[in-house]
Amino acid sequence: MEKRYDHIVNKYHHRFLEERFKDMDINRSEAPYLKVISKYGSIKMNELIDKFFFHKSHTTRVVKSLVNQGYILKDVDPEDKRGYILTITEKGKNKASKITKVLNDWENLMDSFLSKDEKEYIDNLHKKIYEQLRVYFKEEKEDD
Amino acid sequence: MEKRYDHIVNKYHHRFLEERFKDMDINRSEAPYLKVISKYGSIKMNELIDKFFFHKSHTTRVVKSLVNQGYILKDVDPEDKRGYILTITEKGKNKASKITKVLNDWENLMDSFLSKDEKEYIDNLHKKIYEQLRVYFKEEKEDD
DNA sequence: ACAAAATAGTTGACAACACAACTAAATAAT
DNA sequence: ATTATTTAGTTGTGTTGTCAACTATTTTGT
Repeated sequence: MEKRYDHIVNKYHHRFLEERFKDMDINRSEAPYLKVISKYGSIKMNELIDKFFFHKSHTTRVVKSLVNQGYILKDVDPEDKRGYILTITEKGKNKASKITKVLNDWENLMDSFLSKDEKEYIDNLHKKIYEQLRVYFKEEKEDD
Repeated sequence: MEKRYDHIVNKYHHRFLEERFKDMDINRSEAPYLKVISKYGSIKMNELIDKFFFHKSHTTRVVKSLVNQGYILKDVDPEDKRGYILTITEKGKNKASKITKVLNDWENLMDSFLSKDEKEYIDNLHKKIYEQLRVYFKEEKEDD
């Protein structure tokens, strides 16, 4: 069997989000970023990058798109002119609350599929694998 | 925390394979296909598509590339002229055996991270989620 | 026998990333 | 104080994959 269940679950996850976000003027890739920015109200770009496990070049483009759509503002950090400070707008705050609902819907769906114990167990195993992979790839980066 | 361990593990998996395949004249996306074709020696294209959970358009392009690289042959199926029969070449057979080693290396690495029980458990949970997702998305497609 | 539906595969367009190479600013080392 | 290094972010380019719409056969229903 060449079907990997973990990949398939991942794919369904994407499909779920894409369907829900389709008519919401937001993309699956942007949504979690907007949620985090909204949560903090205002956040430095490098901090935002650290909150995800995506490449910073990806973040650059997501942020640019969020600015273009008027969901956030991006200003040079006066204390370190290499960096930027991202701030949620009213429009962004509004969108973020809808995003949160969709993201919760997925979590609730997962909750309905697995017991709490199973969910915890699987997450712990993923984390366990992750931590050993980080060593294997000799990455020293810390968790937050 | 916005870091999803399952996604991260997946990403490391990709990184692992890409590193190993880098100088092997094969891509991560093509490798498992070549392995399967080699395993069967000869296989109908629609059967190949069914062995994976990827879209058939993806398979089309992978197959085209494998043909271009001389790893497989692609002939019209004389019994159903819509379809094709894919056949491994000597060059392909050779490559496939190297691919299998790399794929096994990953499995062995995972084995070294988790106990056999944990591995089985996690795979069962993934499968359980998958089966319920399939119902949720009202997909009737069978497993093989 | 023939129209309608199903099946096999292809193509074009695009999303979601990664990586390498770059600029600009800040920090550290001599 | 200058040079060298590190850090923040950007840009170009490539890979992996999806979906919708298409052509060409084959199968089914009447």
